[in-house]
Amino acid sequence: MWEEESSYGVYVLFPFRAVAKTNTPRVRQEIIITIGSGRDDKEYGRVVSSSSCIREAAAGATADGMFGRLTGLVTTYNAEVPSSRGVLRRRVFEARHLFCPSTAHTLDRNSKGVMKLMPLTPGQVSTITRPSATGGGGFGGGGLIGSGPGTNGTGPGMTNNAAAAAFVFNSGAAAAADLFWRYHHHHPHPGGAFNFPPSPTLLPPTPFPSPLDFKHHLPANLITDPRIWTKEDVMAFIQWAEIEFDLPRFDAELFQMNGKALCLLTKQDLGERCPPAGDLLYNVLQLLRRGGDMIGTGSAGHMPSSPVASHFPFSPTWCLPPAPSSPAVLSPAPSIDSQSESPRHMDYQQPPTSVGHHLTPSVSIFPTTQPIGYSNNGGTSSGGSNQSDSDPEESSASSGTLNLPPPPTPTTPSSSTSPPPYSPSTPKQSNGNIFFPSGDSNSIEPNTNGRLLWDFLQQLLNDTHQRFTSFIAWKNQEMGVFKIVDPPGLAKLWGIQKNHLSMNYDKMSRALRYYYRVNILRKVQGERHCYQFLRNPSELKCIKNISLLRQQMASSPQTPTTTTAKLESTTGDMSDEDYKPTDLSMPCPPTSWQEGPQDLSTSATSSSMQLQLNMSTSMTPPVSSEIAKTTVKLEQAS
DNA sequence: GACCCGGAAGAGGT
DNA sequence: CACCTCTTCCGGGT
Repeated sequence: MWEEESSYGVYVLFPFRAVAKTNTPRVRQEIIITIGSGRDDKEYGRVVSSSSCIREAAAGATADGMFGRLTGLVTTYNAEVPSSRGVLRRRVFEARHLFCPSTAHTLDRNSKGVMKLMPLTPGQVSTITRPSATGGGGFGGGGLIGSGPGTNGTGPGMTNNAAAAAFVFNSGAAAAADLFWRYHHHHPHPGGAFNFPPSPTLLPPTPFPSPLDFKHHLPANLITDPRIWTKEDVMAFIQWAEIEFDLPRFDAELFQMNGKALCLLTKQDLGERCPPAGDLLYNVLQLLRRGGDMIGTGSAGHMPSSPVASHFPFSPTWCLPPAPSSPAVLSPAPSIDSQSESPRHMDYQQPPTSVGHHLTPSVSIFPTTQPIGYSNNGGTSSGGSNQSDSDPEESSASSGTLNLPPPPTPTTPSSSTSPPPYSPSTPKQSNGNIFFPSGDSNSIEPNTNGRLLWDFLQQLLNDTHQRFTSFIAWKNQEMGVFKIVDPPGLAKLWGIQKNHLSMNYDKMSRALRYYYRVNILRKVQGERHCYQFLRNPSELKCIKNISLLRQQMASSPQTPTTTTAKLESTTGDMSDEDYKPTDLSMPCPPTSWQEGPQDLSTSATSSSMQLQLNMSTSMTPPVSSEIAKTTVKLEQAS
């Protein structure tokens, strides 16, 4: 006898608690995710879900990026599950997300060092989740799904030394029911065990399985680093993935590319090529790539200087799993290496598109400047200004989720279809009017790589391809006046950058306000979300630290004298006095803003981003719904 | 209610 | 351990 019962089986990789508050079973459910030992639990996410699809829940979920991270990858299927009441047919929601370390970092931070994420290996996933793979027989003994409302305990087939953990709860629970841990030890790839510690609550500080372990899963003849795969390797990988993860047949034509190109596919791109498994493939690739990085650098903790980081500065984007010990580097990682790491075998067949963007592989965006201001490039900020002026509504429509920059054609609301996450909004500039230094990593300027907020903002603002104008844009570049077009979105990005996923505009703006007193920044009076840099990046980079500035400010609090240019009408009621920064002698000689950026748009390095953009823009099948859009955003945020 | 401000405490990295 | 740069929280103002 079949019994329809809705339940959620969410495989999570860290020990959090989830409480299901059922208002009306099957209709509405509030899931509260907390992390902690029980006493000091911190709420981490909250979702209101219908039983139809947890993706909807994700769409309506909390602004907490953490939960977006979790839910964004949840998939659903029906499963037959043996239970005390017989075989139940249940709707199972499962998260098959390989969490990236940045998540772990954050969790760890917020849970006082107790919690850590552990990536779930594809092997584990396939073992746990795909009932169809075992002929619909359920979950290897049926232990994964709770056998009734409020059920706790470990089912058959579970041991506590397992590689993966699952939370399960029943939506039929009338009262709040704690989710419970279960451990799954069966693993089809003994060689690939990640040696998870016995207790999920006593994880060592660095429990992340080495991505290198992944190689044990791969076909023997497949190189571990996907970036150097040939087309044949990619095919082999795809075929392996089909079997390994019990995925539907891929359309091989969609994977006619080499490994580098494959790695450039965003999660969404992969999802379009293989709807049910894009996330999975993406995560596997990320993991493998990380493995490659570790090999290459000998350390996973230096993303900024790693070839990958510099090669994919913004691309496959923010969700590039950062190294465990370092925050994600969203910003271009200035490195000349990245240029030398031009595609080695770009037999990838995307025709060049009209987009024609080439990633300037990570130049320091900082111009060498005169102390006098912000370059000559009034025109380049038009995109951002227009955007900011025209459609603030849209830009902050999904506050709380990551609002990705618009697709190449801003007028196309097809952000829902395939928002190439960080594709350029418009193919302009690259004519030398954005002040870029020579991209020389030998610059004497310290490389802050976006670790500092002002640096981060500068990098977004000065992005060669203006991919971030939907977040932040110059209003008057000459004067250093910019507008935060999408405050929540920008805050989200900053949060990702710093591994503070609960970052919001309020907090970020507090950080900005700290810049006031050291004359790095000031508020443009009367204009919302408008600020002005009072020092050019070169100056800032020459400042060893801000406290130095503070000292200087304290000792010489004279009025600003540096900037004299007048602000244009864009800044409304600002008076001249309003944007005169303090002149503080800088430890390094000012150089000219005007010397202009090196136009790297024609660089032979052409770059990964080029590929990514091409692929993104060339593969834009319609996406089913707004939900997908939101999910994509959430996933991207992750 | 959103934005803005700045104090205070503290986290996390260097 | 000191220091720096935020992060987090907050009360208050516009």
